[in-house]
Amino acid sequence: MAMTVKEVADLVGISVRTLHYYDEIGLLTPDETTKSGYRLYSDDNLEMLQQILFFKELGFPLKKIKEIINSPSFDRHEALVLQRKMLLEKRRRLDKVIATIDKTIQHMKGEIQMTNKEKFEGFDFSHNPYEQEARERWGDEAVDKANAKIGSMSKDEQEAMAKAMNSIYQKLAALRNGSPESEEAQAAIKEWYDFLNNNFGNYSLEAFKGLGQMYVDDERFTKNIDQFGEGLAKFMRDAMAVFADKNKK
Amino acid sequence: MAMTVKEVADLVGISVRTLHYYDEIGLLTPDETTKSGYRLYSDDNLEMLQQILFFKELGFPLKKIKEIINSPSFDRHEALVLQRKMLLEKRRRLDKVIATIDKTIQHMKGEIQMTNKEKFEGFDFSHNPYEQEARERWGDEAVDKANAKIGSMSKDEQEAMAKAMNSIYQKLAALRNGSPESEEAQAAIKEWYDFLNNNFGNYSLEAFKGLGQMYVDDERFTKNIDQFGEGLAKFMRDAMAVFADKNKK
DNA sequence: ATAAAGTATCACGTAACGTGAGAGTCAACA
DNA sequence: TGTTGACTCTCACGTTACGTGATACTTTAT
Repeated sequence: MAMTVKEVADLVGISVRTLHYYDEIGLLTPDETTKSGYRLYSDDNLEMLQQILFFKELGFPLKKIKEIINSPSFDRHEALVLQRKMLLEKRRRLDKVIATIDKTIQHMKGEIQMTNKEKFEGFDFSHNPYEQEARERWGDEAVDKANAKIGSMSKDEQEAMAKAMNSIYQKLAALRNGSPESEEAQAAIKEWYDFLNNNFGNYSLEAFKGLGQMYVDDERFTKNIDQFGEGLAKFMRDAMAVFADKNKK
Repeated sequence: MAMTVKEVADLVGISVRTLHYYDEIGLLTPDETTKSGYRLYSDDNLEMLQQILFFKELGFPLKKIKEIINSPSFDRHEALVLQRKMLLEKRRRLDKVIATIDKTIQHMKGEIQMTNKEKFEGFDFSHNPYEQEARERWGDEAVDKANAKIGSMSKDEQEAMAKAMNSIYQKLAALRNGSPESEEAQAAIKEWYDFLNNNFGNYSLEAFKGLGQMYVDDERFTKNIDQFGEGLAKFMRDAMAVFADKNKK
């Protein structure tokens, strides 16, 4: 089950140094380490590594990969589907390059003419049409800001924060079939409001209400939140609106 | 006809800095420069750039690309054919990665099982099956050594050397239908022998004879030499053998 | 129990540019 | 003719994703 660096390296076809490096930059930290400091990779770690390699294949820089897979709105299945689309696009590009080679060979034999532009078809490095989509899904400003803060925290702090968030989410999920105006619901929402204000920028009541709306408008948030319970996003939106309106007066 | 840096950059889809860099490391030096120092790229330069990008697409480091395209045995047509093969191989790899994604998506849904090995199929970075072939064709030790020496020379020196070599080749080509033992042939071959000894390692008579044999055994040499005249390689081999045997006694 | 193989952490090196900074050059328009 | 804006040049330092030892400790195999 748990694999050492070399075992992983050999299985995957990368170097040990690469795994060390990924650990160093916090991209892939093994779940476990022996008391003598040896890294031990779990099956979950392997799946994460697979994700990382898919993104790498598509030319994403490690920093961006880290952002994406650490994003609170990251969804593995969605990622795989998009990656598939991007890889198909990459293959189309490769086909173009091959066609360009074929043409060039013919051109050399004097069989056909070729414009300068044609000689470089397929070499479109800079522009990946799906990179924009990826950015929109996982990389927008708000998320970036949150991630930046999370990224600057120590591992222990990160865990503590994740725990705190989960705890609040779970509390709310348990209440989601009741009224968003109930005392317990409003108390839990206040916890959420305070949590956000303590850990991220300072949210005005308006912004807080707007954020709640985003939870249902933006499917990235919806999906993630509803993992704690079907309909939680909607419930939170309602409770957050009530909270905002109530405390405004 | 002659294009400026930005024109080339825009046409090809690379940065100006990249062209500057390629010039800096001597990978692609523009044929012409204006008196104020502006780089002007010819159509030949564009073709060379295309070659470079094909190799880059295949993951060759620039240093190796430089070696290859400066190799005396470099043949553009042959290169294109091999590059085509390598690109097809790359596409097969890409297809494997896509298949792996498909499997992973199914695996997530619980539809199928997947071994850890299967999760990383297609990610075979290190091993390009054609890299070896490329190395054999263009990168063997002798050629590397010669290239290293040529590479360490100034551009003027390189031109001077190319001129000298061409002059000897042409002289020999003119004699190739006569006897390899003729006085003129032996005189020209002596020039060749001295030239090699002055410019590259020191060839013994035996090594010189062996080199001649390579001219017909190794098609890389044959092709290049016969450009000066059909059958020149064989003629040189014979003349070099005669020269070696005669001077040994 | 001793060698061989694996692992850890520095720490410096490398490749292929990116990114200003500062200064000169060129085409076009007022 | 002068000026402006787009290009160009050459330093020169920064960055990414590791490679490559060096040195020391740990685990596995015989």
